[in-house]
Amino acid sequence: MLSKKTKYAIKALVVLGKNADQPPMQISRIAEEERIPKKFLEQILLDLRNAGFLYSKKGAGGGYSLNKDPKEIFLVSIMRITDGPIAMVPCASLNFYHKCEECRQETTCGIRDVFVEVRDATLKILSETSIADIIARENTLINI
Amino acid sequence: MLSKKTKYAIKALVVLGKNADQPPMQISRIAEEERIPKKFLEQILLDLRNAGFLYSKKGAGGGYSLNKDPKEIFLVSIMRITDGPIAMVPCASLNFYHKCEECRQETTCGIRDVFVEVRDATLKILSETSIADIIARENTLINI
DNA sequence: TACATAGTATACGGAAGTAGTAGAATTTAT
DNA sequence: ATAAATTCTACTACTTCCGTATACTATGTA
Repeated sequence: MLSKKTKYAIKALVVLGKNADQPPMQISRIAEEERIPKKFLEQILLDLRNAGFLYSKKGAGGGYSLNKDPKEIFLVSIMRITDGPIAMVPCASLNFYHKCEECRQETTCGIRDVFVEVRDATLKILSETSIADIIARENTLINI
Repeated sequence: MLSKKTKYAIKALVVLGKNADQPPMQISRIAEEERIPKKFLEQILLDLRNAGFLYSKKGAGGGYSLNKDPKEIFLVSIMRITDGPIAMVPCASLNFYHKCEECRQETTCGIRDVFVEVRDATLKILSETSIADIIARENTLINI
């Protein structure tokens, strides 16, 4: 399961993506529009900022805006920051690999083999879908 | 992430699948062979039994054996019993659907739309892969 | 300079979930 | 009867998640 943190992070990036041509947007406004607890959102935006996705400006008239083209922000990168691994078992993770303590022979583990496949399928989607894509999807969905 | 419970469940079913032609296998033996804490495994096997996947026999000479053809036990069913939903967001789940409290319009949510796609890709693999397949994969992997 | 605005940073706490343990009850073969 | 095995309920320790609190820092404007 995706954590709320990750879901909120994506929502915030989507809102900021729609706001791309406007001046920086305040945390409170994002929190209100997306119904995200403000103080929780603060932490999340900070993480995204420290990871280089957001630009922030302090003080009066400050706020957050995207630091990258929405086309270049992919779900997989966000999820790795906020949730960690994409794979469902640590031994099948590319970026957060961890050996299963109880496994005798990883190389011949059929379970791992299946979950590597699942990981690849998931990864394909998440690494091809950007914030811009999500915005585009929403526009399409509205017209159905 | 898959819980250890689910991973242990799959491992136990695989062992029992390999043991299919033999008399029932004791919990202690499965626990030893797969290095799973015995009392924890007890609970897991009980769940699988109550879900109809296992046959159990009490008393001397008792133990567990598969109650179905290993070809008919699919990962998706095991995971739904031990871990619950397959989807990464509750609003994209088929069997454990739950509305996101903060969402205004689910039907036009781009995030949900992407994660429905991820769910379908995952589901395709997990609902096509059986215990028999995992055993077959292991045999293939050994010969590489 | 004073002040309000807005992000930065760290720490804390409740709730829920995960992993595993304990112990007694029940069933069955010998 | 007895020993071997599963069944069942409850409990505990640990961790993570979600959200809150509080103090601090930077910036624009009057």
